[in-house]
Amino acid sequence: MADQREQNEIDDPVISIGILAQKVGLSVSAVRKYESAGLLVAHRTPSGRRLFSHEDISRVSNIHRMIQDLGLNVEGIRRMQALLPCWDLRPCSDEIRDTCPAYNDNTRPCWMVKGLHCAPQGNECRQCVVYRFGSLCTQDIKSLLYDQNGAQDTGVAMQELLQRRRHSKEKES
DNA sequence: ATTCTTACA
DNA sequence: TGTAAGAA
Repeated sequence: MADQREQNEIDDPVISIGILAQKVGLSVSAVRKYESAGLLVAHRTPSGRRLFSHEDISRVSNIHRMIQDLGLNVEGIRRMQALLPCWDLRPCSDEIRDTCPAYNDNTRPCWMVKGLHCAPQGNECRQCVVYRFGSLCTQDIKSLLYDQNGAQDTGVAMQELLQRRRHSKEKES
């Protein structure tokens, strides 16, 4: 039917770690390592199995590329992602921001920090704009963050994120 | 059969 | 980075 949920959204977790590893060309243990290093947030089934989305395929591919082609390492990538302006992509009050352990940590991305106002359960980071934005900031964070044209070839999802950000900027002025 | 964690080379 | 054990 027309109203029936089309199989999968880009971000819902339907892929096992084995399939993901196969698609990206990595070993399963390497994927687990990315996750434990904080580069990935895996969805867990009730039984504890990891599930990934189609968006995660590009995320992991990009990580792989940064390591293989650009010479970055896992540490460097995490620190790069730790600098994403979460307070801007997902606005919070000055009060909360200034006392936020994620805002005051420049070595770990916010999704690695527990007990945040924006993630009380800690399980919703996969859906968060900050986490998803970071997944595509491979070649050039600056253009994605600050240049509207930077979103042109990075897909619909990122364009939406940038638009949302633009609108919140307009409200300020 | 596949994946989990932990440990080890 | 990869492999192995033992459980689920």
